[in-house]
Amino acid sequence: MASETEGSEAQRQNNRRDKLLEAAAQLFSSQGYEATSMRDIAGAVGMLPGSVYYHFPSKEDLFVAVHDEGVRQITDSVREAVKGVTDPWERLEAAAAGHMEALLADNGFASVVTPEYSTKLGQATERLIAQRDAYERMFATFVDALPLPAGADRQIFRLGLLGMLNWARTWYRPGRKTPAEIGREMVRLLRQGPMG
Amino acid sequence: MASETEGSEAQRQNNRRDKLLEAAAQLFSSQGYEATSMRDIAGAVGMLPGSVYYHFPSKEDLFVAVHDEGVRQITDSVREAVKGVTDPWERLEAAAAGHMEALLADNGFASVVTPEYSTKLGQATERLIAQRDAYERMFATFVDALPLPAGADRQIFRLGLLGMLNWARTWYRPGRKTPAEIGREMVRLLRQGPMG
DNA sequence: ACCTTAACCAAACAATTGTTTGTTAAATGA
DNA sequence: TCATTTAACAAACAATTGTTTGGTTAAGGT
Repeated sequence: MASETEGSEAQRQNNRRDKLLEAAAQLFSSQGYEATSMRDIAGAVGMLPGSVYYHFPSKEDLFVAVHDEGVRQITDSVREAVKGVTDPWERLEAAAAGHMEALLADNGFASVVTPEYSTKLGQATERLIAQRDAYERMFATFVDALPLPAGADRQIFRLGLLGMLNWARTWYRPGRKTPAEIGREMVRLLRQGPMG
Repeated sequence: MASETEGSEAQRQNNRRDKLLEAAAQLFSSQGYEATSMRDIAGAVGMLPGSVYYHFPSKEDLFVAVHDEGVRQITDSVREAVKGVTDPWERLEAAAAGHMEALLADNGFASVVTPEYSTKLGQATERLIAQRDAYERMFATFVDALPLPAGADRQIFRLGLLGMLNWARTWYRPGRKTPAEIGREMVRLLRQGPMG
């Protein structure tokens, strides 16, 4: 049967590599880049350390692959969340919800999409920055569409909001409010102030 | 002269240790804990790696000492900033300004006061957390004093504000607005919303 | 003059790091 | 069926890590 053949083919070609990516994302996001060894990653999928180098040429390349997937996931999550929402404030709320859902997902991919890792990497740094910039530009379009007073500093606004959201990685624990609810609430804090 | 004798005594007793602390703070905050080696720190003050162990029993203890000083600096900075300010919103603005001045000071001490480092340390973790908690409790009293509507989630408000402020470490570069101005502006975003 | 302590150097230590090498077993394709 | 590719293992590699040890110099006290 073609489907079974194709299935085991695809499994054979991508499954282990994907498992490595998932394990690396999990470990990188919870322990950091330097604190995660190739032996940790290999052991998490039942491999020997050297075997990882068949799939990825170096630890740095492995991290870049995780980062790429992280950017993809968070971008897709936001795109999906804002789909069909036209009102600028409502759209920013939806975007924040999508951002948080991806960021706090337990697969750990989106968590590595943060400038903290950049300093520890070599020449791959510029590529990571470029990828994050692309995402932040999308986010900036949502902020730029807001009806803010003339003097408002949209850059501070955007960086402030992203800070609120991203910092949640340091304190969020499941329970109480969902990531999406937290994201929405934070936009509302900026929308009208807590008094209104 | 007593003063000269005392001076060289004090110099002999604390100067090199303080230099080590400063170098460690600088390197830890810019490169992270794992990426900073004892050789880096020793080399920054013109020592050999083993000599550091005369002043600090381990790398972990050295970091704890830096963290202690960081908490002290940021606490003092906020205490000084809010001195004599009674209006709740004005006081939170002042606190944010003080927070930012310490956080973005180029000595790097306050920068290591963040949960990211906790995972990489052993049994010292609890002590670091306890120290940060003490600081955040002070910050919480400022938020609790605000005249917010009954249903407002003060925890989200506080964590959101701290996120805005702390995240600035990832993007701030000297020029344009000062750290204190950025801190004040972020509180204002929450105070009235950008529309008012 | 003697002793103590502070402060550091010089050299090594074992452990861990990312990585490379040669080999092998299974699956694939002609 | 046979050559090749895929995917991994087993074992080592050099380099770097935090740390220890023993010796050395200089200052201070008595």
